[in-house]
Amino acid sequence: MTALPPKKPDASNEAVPVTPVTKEAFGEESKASAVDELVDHIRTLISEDGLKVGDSLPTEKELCERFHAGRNTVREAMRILKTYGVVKVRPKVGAILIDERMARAFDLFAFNTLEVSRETFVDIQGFRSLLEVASFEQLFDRVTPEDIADLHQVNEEFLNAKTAVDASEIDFRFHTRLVAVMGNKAILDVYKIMKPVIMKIMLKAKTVQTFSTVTYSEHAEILETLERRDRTAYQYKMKSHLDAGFRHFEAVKLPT
Amino acid sequence: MTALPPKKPDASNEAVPVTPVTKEAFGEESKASAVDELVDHIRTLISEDGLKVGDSLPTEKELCERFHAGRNTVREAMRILKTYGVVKVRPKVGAILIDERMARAFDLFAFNTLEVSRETFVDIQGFRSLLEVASFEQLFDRVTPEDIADLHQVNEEFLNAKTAVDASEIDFRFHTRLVAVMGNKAILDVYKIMKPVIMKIMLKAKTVQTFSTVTYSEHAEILETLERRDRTAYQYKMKSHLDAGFRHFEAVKLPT
DNA sequence: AACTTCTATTTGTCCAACAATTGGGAATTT
DNA sequence: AAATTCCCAATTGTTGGACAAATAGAAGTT
Repeated sequence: MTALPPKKPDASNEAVPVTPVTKEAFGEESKASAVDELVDHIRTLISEDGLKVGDSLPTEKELCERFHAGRNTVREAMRILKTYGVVKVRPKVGAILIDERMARAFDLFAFNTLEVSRETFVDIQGFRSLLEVASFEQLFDRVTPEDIADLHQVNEEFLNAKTAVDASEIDFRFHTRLVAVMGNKAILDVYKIMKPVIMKIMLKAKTVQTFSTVTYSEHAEILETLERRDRTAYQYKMKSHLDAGFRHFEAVKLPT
Repeated sequence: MTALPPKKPDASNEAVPVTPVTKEAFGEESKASAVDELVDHIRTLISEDGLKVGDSLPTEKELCERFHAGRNTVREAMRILKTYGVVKVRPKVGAILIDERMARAFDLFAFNTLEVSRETFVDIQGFRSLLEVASFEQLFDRVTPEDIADLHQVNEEFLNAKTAVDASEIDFRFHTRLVAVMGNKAILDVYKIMKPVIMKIMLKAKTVQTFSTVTYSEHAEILETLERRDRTAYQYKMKSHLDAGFRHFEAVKLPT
């Protein structure tokens, strides 16, 4: 039992995962490594035992025995979960469940080592166009005077912005508040996840002066179309607003 | 050189990282583990060498020697980078830089396999409406005969579906293929992440007979509007298609 | 030149050992 | 008895070594 031969990658004896979600979610490749399988096993374990935030996972040794895996394999699987922000490991006490996934999503793009690729940029702007332009029907259906007042208030904050980072933060808050008008939490969550990339796009394209002049007035014009209930004008203004950032990005960067 | 004592966690001899970002990003504790330090080292390496997407990293052995770390430590560090979607490792060829951070960011949500609440259902269907109905402009701009042929082929698979699970799988594939027409990887990633919830919605509302009759013909009608380039009809048909599931859901379930 | 086979390199997994950390119990003190 | 201190054992962190699996590139064959 203790000294199994290194073969037998089929751990089909115990706790077969109900759905190998990792495989599909991580890529279209078919072969799952032992580590990925183990991640699925642990997820199944969490799910089946109904473990919640604050509960503890089995120790490394127990996981080794339960799933017939080497300790390094277990460690690499736990490292994935740690990177996901799902568990927190402390020596001696073991691994306890946490939920810091949102923070980790932001960490991903604190990885300034890598420039945001051009494909990602185009995709994100296209996504934003869908969420902020093509959604005009739902937007105009639900927008209230309070929403518009809030948006004006956020926009006014541009005048107090001192750095470009401050300004881009306000810029993002403006657009987030706009998306929030739709009252769709799923959409809002996705938008929040994209924050780091959107912020990068905003920062790259603009200086603080640009923010307090061009961006400020463009936002004001967009709000005006909302107040006038002019859907056509809204689409035009918002599309131009987003495309402006796009043109600037394209002109400035990407020697590739 | 080869047999260093396990001590000396200060690898201050070579390639000191410019900024230990990992420490801040990973938690407020001060002590950085060897793995975290190694991640910083590799990031510094990427940054200083100006490596871009497509370039390769040194092999594990080289990283071991360069940073005086054990191979398992190197592997755990690489596992973090893999989980971040920053590198892709293939046996023999080594690690090459990629940028799939956006997909990984969305992956974080894949851990939610909870019960579908009514709010979630409404939000997801609203999201789908945005992605599949309001997107008609981009959709009609980009759709090709190959896309339509593919969609027909997927839809025909309904006739071979034996179980409701099979059918809902095909149903999801149809809509995924449709969303893929837009050619936006970020949108496609989000749609894939929503798969578990969407599948639940589909399964809850329909039986296998419903799939092979109503759903099949509705899909066919939608494809027809795409072929005719009739945008108005497309919007109407697709909206009805999605709303149909909504009405059924509302009538059948949710004792909450 | 194209194809097949072989080889060497690299990653994937496992094992064993030791260091570092720390929770909890034992011993001591008050 | 209660509080404190000290020690031990369990657990994670790191390292090194071994072998399996995969594969890019070289060598050989047709």
